[in-house]
Amino acid sequence: MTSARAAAVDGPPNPRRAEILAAAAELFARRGYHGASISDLGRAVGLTGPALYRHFSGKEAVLADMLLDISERLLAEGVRRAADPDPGRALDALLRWHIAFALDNPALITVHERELDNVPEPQRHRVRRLQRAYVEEWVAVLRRMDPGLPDDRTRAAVHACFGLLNSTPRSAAGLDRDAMGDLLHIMARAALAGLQRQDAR
Amino acid sequence: MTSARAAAVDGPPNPRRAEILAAAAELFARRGYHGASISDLGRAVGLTGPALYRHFSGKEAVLADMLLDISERLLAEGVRRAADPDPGRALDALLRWHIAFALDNPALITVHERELDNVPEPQRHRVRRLQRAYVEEWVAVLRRMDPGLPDDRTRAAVHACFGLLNSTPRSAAGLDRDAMGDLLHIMARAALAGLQRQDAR
DNA sequence: GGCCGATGTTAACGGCCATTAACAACCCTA
DNA sequence: TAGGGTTGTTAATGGCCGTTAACATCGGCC
Repeated sequence: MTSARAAAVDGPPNPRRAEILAAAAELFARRGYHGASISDLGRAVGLTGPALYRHFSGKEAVLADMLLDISERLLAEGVRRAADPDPGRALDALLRWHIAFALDNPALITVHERELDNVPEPQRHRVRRLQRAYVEEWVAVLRRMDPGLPDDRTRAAVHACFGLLNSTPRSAAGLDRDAMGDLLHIMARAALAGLQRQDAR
Repeated sequence: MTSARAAAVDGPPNPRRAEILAAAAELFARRGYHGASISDLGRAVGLTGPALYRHFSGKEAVLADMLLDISERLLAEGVRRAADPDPGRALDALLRWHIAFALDNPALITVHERELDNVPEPQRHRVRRLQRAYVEEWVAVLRRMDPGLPDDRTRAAVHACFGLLNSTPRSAAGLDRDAMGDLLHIMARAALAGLQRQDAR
């Protein structure tokens, strides 16, 4: 059994795997899953295409691993920030964390947003569940802030908020990281506050 | 010379071309440009793959035509709404139009947002210019509302606002069209107002 | 010091894709 | 009614892609 099976288990942290995943995220974000070949992924880390099969069972496994990792990180950190007993502070913590993640990992955010359909079925379901759970963390915090918010409306608002926060990879304006982070924080808070004000009527 | 050259000129409105473009938008949005084959596009309108070459010079031309058309429509309608002498009403008109377009054409919005890199070079530049001009319409309206807003910050805010408005294709929540439109309008206005309040300090 | 697992390489495969060629039916017009 | 442009079809071509096979290198361990 080759070490490619390590893709399925949690072995010791493999630096080569991490390197490949980082390069693949960049390529998948820029050219799309189908637009980046195995050869491209290999070349990005100084290898030939077939060498990747020593670390992953195939191209789909690279994407699946990537999306599972992101979704798990988002949910774990989301749960942590949402735990603040003051829902206003919880929301701020969620915003701060998500914005920092998006600013620091634009490629991961892009792939996470676009490429779920290319994940093969056993794992796609897991990613979807993780993504949904992350959204529900936000929904729960907003409902603690205003128990009168209807669920479907709140969920739609959270999705819209993510659209705003995740626009970072596409904008890349002349603002530095901190200024951009502040701007996104202010706009997102205002958007969600506007939602509550509207619905409290 | 076959009628495929009609792709380059503005002939009489060709229903077959429009039908192909609509189906292609759906496929490009769902599977990405590289994930949808010429055969897929043909089959979606009841034709075989090679039949498409009677209407477009190639796959890239389909995408280029699509993006040029969207960009031109967005800019033309944007200019129209931005012309209102009252900047507050102009912004509302821009929001209403953009939201209606996004709700009615989620596939077009998605492709417009993601696939510019796959447009071949002569036309990619034109699309980029049109997109930039559309953004500048919004920036100009916001600057009329608050002349103190710095340009780069305003441009970044407009991009973030588009991220919010264009999230529609990904959310598809249990809300009906009008409720979703109202929600997006309220959130976007609040986000942009928050920006101004912050910057007026 | 010889083996062996880990990690590479190049060569070969089958498949799908975009595109072109060759041919057929249809409609309009002379 | 003959002819030609329009719009289809199927067959063929050449290229790239994901994957596998076969072989090389190298470092640690009995």
